[in-house]
Amino acid sequence: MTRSDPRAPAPASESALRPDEERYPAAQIEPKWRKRWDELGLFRQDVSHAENKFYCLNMFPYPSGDLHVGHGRNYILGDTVVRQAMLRGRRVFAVMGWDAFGLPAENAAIQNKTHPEVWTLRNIQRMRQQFDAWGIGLDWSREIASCHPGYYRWTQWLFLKLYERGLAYRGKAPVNWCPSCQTVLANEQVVGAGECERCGTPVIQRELEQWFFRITEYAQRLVDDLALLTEWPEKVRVMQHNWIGRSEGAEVHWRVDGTSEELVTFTTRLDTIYGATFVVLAPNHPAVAKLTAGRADIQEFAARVARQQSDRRYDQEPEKEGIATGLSAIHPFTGAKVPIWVANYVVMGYGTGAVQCVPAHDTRDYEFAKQYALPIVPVVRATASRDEGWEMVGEDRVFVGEGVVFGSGPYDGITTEQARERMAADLAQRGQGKPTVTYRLRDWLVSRQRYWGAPIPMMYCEKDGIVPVPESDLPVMLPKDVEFKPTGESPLAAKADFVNVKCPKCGGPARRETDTLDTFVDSSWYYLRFLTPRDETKAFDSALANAWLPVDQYIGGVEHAILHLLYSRFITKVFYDMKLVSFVEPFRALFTQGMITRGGVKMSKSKKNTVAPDELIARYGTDTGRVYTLFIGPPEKDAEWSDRGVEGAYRFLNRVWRLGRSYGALVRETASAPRPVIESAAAREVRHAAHTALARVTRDFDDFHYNTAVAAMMEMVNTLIAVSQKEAAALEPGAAPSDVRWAMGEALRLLIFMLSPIAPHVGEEMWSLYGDDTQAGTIFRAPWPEVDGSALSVDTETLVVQVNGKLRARLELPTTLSAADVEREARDNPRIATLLEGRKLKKTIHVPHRLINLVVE
RNA sequence: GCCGGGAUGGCGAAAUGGUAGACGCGGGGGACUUAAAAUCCCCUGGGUCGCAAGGCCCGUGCAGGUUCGAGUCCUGCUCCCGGCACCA
Repeated sequence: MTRSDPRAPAPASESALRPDEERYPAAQIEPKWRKRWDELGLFRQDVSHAENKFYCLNMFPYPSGDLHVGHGRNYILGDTVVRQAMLRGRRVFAVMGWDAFGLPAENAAIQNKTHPEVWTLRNIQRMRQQFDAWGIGLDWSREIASCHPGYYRWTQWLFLKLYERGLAYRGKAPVNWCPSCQTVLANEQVVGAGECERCGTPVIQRELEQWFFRITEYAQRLVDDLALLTEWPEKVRVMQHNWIGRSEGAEVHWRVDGTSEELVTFTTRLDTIYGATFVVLAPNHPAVAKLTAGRADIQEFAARVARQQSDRRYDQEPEKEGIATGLSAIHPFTGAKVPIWVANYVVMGYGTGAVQCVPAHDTRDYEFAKQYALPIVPVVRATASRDEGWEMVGEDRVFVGEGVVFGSGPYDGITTEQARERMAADLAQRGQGKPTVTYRLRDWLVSRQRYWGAPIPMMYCEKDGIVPVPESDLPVMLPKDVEFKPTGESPLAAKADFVNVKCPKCGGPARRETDTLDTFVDSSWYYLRFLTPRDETKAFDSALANAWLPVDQYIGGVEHAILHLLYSRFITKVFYDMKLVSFVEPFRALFTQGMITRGGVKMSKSKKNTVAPDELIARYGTDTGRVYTLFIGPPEKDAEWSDRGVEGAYRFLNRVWRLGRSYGALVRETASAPRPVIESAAAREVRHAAHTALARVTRDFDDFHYNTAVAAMMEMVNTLIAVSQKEAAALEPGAAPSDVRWAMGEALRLLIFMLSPIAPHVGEEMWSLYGDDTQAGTIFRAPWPEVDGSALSVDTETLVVQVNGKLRARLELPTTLSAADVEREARDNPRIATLLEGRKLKKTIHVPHRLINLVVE
């Protein structure tokens, strides 16, 4: 007999084969069930009822074309979560959309001379098929694409709303510019050592006028509300916290000696100000130009260093360099004159760009002071009880910790913490400073000089200046016939009929904004759109949103830990302030899954290390791929792809399949018969295996531990197969009813349930063939089975007997024995008895079902 | 440098403070077969004693500690991964 080919339809003679020669015929059954789910509308959700709702969302993908198994892992995980929730009676909402604007489409368009839209829509179609091939259950009637005018109209609306609220503004600022993508980037899109997130090209700085969203206004709330996100990974919360970078400190005003100018410094260590021996300005601080107008050497130095700062690769810190301005600042407490310097180690982008320098208590200032022979004045000493906070600068120790202040006039003797408070209060009283909070977070730069994005709905009128497009005129349609070569200016700028418009205010000539929106604006609100995806009257429905959101489970890659998640949180808070939603956070629980690697690196098209799902599915079936990707390891961790591992998953499914072929009929037999008295050891073993597995799987599903859930099922299947071989006669068709038959039927029924979220096609097929109530036409409408606690217990237990924690003996005892009996048995054991002889027993520790430990002197 | 997360067999990994290595991969042996494939069974951390049944010792990155008992808790390190970084 040749091996059966799972791709070929099974010949009629197949059933005549010995069960152990059969394989799970994936190609024959899997498409059938996908069609069935579609017919039943299994994943269609009527959103008018939201009780017991479960909104599960995978981050919507960029339609880049082919999906590989690495992508598959994300969606398989999400689908398993959804199906398991469905089995447990939740009203699931599972949807999919496309983050369809963006650079790759444009780059592909330039390369292949295809319009970005054509390229994008073709990819979407292809990916939709792939989702289907993986058996991902989705309500496709709610599909959205951010490049569709029906969607981006509302992205533009969002922009107008932010503009109305003063949260969108046009400003000139040094911005990150990618010379390869020919566009500006948000701070969040600059990664690694100052490289473009997309293409890896080193980013340079340019001074440009651009649109920004005032996310900094929400910095405090974005920090505070992290505390609400208890079901987010700690890692992501910390990353967001660091990114926002809140630091508490004080603003200090310094008069510049001999001028009417004032400098404002920011410090977190106001307590050390009596040790401030100089002040440093960032090279591009506005005061530098103003105060040193006549000094070409300083101007040149500042210009050179500013350029270095902006072009710098972040991999190493440059040597400290500075130049004295010859000017002095008046110390706000002592009235002393301290020199003002310009140096390369202070940046304009944080705080005020001006810093008080206390070389005795700051390593950077210390290094600089040493180099330029500036005075070092200590004003804080460590306390006797706590001598920590020393750091090394070369050979020298610098005290940067907390302690007690001295040499600080009226503040001598108080702690650094007290000093910070009192000094700030005193400064505020004199109008020379105040306590402030500074954030690392910058405003969100949303302009992009590229074609394939949502046009920014703004105009520039000669008379009225910046004028928003009236809401009723939305969408500002993206013209289709455009040259989209990157020139550093939006391709839209070259289209006269797009650019030249009438001012809605005065009717005079106006120019349209030609930049498009960052695609992260598109994705900052999409989770709200799925509820009313075709609504032409509003972006989303508040009542429905309040009923269905926040998203109960959000799933995606950790690479979005900052960008997308921060922006979405921000936009949700804006909607909250607009009273459009009643919640402040969009995603209640977040799960960040790991990547699949091959050869140790992330699977990606560019690295040519992908595994195509089509081939895998053709050879082993979708469910094999699903079982494998969930069994590969904990889903939050990266995992290395292994073709051998796939074989293992396939073997497991085949074992399940053959069990069904051999004993599936017992499921119905069991269902129609009351549970007999379970007497035989074999029946007890089967029930114990089945209910233990059910208990573990139920628990593991709740914690995303799909790898151990599969392991639990494998163990159960191993037991069933072992018992089936020992009890072959009793299990044969037509044999007399018995407790083993009943137990096997029950076990298989439970197995079908446990397996279904992970291998839904196998589950459905087995349920339809053997299930005890297949009326609804799908197992996913049947209720999840209950664990029978009595089946979990065993008759005897192997107790480990220890003396003083050392393993000494094993005892096989009935579980019905009382603790006292167990202890007597342990002490009566010959080996233990000899150990106890002549020693005094101090106490006995009895851990039920595990061990007994006798503690002796 | 700061913050977070890790480190367990040949490999991916399991272990509410209670028999470390479940489950899977790989490896070895056996059954079935003319043979192979498939399937099924047994063994598989290291060392050591024993003809054998079966023992014993060591073992979760390193050094300590708490505990009757530590992969798990505590203290101090080492290394790896991720994030941020002259952030004042």
